[in-house]
Amino acid sequence: MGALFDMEKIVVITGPTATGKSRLAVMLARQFGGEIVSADSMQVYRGLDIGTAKIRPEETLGVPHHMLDVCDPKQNYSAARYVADADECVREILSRGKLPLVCGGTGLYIDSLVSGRGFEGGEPSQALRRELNAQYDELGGQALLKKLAQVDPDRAAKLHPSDKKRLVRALEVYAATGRTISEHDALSRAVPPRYDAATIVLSFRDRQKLYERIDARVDAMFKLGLVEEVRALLASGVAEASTAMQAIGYRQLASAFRGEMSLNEAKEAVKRESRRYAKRQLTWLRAKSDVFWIFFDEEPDFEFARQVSAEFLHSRGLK
RNA sequence: GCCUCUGUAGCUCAGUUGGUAGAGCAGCGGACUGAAAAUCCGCGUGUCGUUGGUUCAAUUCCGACCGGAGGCA
Repeated sequence: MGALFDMEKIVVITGPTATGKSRLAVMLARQFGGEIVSADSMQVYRGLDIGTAKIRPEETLGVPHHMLDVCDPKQNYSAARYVADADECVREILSRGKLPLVCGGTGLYIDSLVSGRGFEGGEPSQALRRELNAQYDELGGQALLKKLAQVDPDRAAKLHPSDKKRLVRALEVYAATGRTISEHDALSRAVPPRYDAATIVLSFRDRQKLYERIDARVDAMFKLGLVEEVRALLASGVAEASTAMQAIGYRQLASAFRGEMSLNEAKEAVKRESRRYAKRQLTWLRAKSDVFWIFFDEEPDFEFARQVSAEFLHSRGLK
């Protein structure tokens, strides 16, 4: 029966940065009568526009976009909030008989939304997290890993002592809920996915071409005023340690403002970090099965992409 | 033109008193369940400029040639 049959269909458009996801999404939304739900961990912040390559109003061609500018950059957004907020958007779009197209490059957000993954344990306590981070700095990763091994040997075996974030998170979940993160993971994995997602991945046949595009786009961002955008955010009181300021482009410029490098060095660093980011996205996506890859050769051929995407979506029962 | 220095990984360079070589950066592969544009793990990818010679053996020594830098009138 049918969970599969009852599951509502959505479209996911993803791929490494600078491949033209946003534009393809708009084209498909127009063709299929859809609306776009962004899946980007940095485009949720207001004021991060140039550096996140956020779509400009005139580029939306009237297609409604959701999950952009939903958070003040002084606050820290999270995957859990994304699932809650984005799912509401998806349901609302479906309820109006329209097709939700989830578009973005944040793999964790997409997977969590599609799977309907719950992040147990309530809102994480900042105090607890600070305490665990302090413990890590004081006692070292080995010591914390041993501590974790006592309650959750499975998780401990998978973590490297240097992986501070995951180590702290695993201990935090246990401390906050009394249950191990392994148990939470197993439970969430047992839940069937919430949506039937037809997933399109945009990429380039030749990685060098992608890198050239990334480099060119970073140059363009600087010409469009990225330096001023970052300066304005900092001037408005956004902390350098905030999540928004960890975004590629923003972090490097903040470092340059501190005098740690020249603006030109920062620009080169932004290019390099963007390339590495794209590479990590590809690693993430390559591990996925049941996704439809579209490879560009030289320049993105959007008409070609639209056409093969439409065929793919038809084959998945969308019209 | 002559003299000196120099040519080793994609880049900058180290090194082998003759036994086919190693750092940093770049790059490549991977992981990822409430920070994810974050965080973490792993991996040298090489006609040692070319060509002769000496030698059991040459990236290393010698010669010539080619390229680069500097000096000399």
